[in-house]
Amino acid sequence: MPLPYHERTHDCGALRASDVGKTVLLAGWVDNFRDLGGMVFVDLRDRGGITQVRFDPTTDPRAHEVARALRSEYVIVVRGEVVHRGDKVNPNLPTGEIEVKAHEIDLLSKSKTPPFMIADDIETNEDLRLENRFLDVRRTPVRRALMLRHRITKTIRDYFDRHGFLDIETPILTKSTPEGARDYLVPSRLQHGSFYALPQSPQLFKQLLMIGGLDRYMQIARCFRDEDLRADRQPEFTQVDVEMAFVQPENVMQHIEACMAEVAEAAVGVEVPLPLPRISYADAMRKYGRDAPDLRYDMTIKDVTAAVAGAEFNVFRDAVAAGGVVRCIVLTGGASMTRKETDGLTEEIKGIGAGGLPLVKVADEGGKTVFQTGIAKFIDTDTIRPKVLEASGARPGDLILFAAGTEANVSKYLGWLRTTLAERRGLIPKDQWAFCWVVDFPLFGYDEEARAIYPMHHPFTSPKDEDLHLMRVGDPELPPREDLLKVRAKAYDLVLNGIELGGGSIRIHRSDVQARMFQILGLSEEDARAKFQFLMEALQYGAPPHGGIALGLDRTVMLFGGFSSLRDVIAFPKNARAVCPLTDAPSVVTREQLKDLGLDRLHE
RNA sequence: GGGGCUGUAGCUCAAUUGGUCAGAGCGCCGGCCUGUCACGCCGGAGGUUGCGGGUUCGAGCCCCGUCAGCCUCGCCA
Repeated sequence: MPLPYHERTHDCGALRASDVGKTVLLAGWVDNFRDLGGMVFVDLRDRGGITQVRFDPTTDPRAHEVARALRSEYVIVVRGEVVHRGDKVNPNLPTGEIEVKAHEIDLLSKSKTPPFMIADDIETNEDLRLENRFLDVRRTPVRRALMLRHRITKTIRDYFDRHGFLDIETPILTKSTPEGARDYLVPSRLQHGSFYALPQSPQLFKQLLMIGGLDRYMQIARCFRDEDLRADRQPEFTQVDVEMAFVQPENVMQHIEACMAEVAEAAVGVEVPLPLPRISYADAMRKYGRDAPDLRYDMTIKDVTAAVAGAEFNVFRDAVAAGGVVRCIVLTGGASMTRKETDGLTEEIKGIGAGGLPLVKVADEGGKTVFQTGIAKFIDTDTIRPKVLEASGARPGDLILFAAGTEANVSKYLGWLRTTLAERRGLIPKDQWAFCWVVDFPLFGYDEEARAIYPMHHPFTSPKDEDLHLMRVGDPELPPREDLLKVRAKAYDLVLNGIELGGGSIRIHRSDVQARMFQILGLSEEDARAKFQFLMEALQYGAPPHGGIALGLDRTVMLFGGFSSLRDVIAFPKNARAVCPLTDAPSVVTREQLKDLGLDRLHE
């Protein structure tokens, strides 16, 4: 009689010494087998873990005979007795105190030899793993990632459910949304020549839900963007999408940080102190050189513009004369860097656009602190040196690295140096979870090349109340550019360990302000209507003040799981060329399919 | 679209300056083995060196092209 595999009593990670004496039914895959000639040991694996099963020819000859023919990844079901291993416990296994003495076994399914070993620590090329993802997910790290992802999404859903948010689905076949990425298009069979777009985000729909009076919305939403990929970018990805009515930024931030604290607790068992620190965009750029600061370590950027005033160093002098700044970071103990190392850094920073890398080493010379090498001959004077030391906080043994020029460039270079040096010199503490909010973003940016004002976030972002006057709503004249660049937005980004988890804003709910916004962006009323017609219309029927946020779920799981690629936390990811190695999508379709859609194959 | 790295057995890799270099470990197959848990021991099979072309007496190695994978800039919140 076949064993009733549908009546499993435990999973393969469940049994402990307290279960000794029980008769159990386990099913799973052969992880490993050791045939000692007489005794056969099988490590049986399922989602729960691994249990050793023993086959003894003297007591169960028939089961033993079947067991001898087992191979890796065969699927079996066994019935037997839980016995204690005595002095043979395996401390490496949670179930290592016991084993199952099998009395009966059924072979349910054979397996070809897998193309790679199903082991935790294999170093196989990722392509092969993705082609055989159904085997890859049998490995503990992959399974652990997917289980963590489930735990996190479940925590998020529970949080929002508890706080009155409605989980509402929005269309996948839709119209292009305002984000700037390329759309994935889906041709219409019923209207040849027309296309749906897959949503880059549910942005407009969630705003409509607020205007519709649903008050609180959330969705774990799939989003699509047809751009080139990176380790942290996939063509389809998942956002935790949230929107609330009658709120200011603080309301949204408080919910999100409370939710993320629960996620951190559930994912890594860490208690995140609330409220999270808030840093203005301007401060983040000035102190950390990035709009997504990594607060796990210090090494902040210091301003030395005043301290180096009067230095006979043209790079500094020209920068200040042009209205720029001189700033630096201090690398503690960096004076031990060799000339080769600092030259290498110089080359690298030139690669991101810097003209060079001015630096000095700080040394102690007979009780006196002095600057050496680099640009020491320009700034190692009794007037400048003390001021630089004071402003930078540098001490003997340190290395001071400078950048001079426009604020934006100086931030870029020093921000790069800060993160690069911290990474390479191991200054980043492990197992820390440094969240922060970056707030007070500029509403507009200016694209030097296109000579155009563009929205930093998206065109529905509300200005801060105290900056609204700068937009001169109602005035036929457009405000000057420098005024516009001063306008701060009701926008906020959530950052974890220097990586942006997501961002959001309070939206414009006044149709006159929204119209002004489009005007400033150079979008004609017709363009705006063509693109966002339904939202423009809706805004005229009593739109409540509303706002929300979108968080990258994949990135969140990646960070909490300690992974370095989004592919590690997605069940069936695409590769760097947006191909699914498992299904081989995208693929060619038949002529008939094209004909139905009114499409012709393009010839290059 | 640009740049970089990689491609040798099922997997991970090695092969000095171009010269018996087609190799190792794991896996796989067969045999032996009653306390293994990375079991052990003995034996065996397995290769279009990504693909195409070129240089050369001779190419895994050099050159050109091409394909694929990864990283990255552009692009993209």
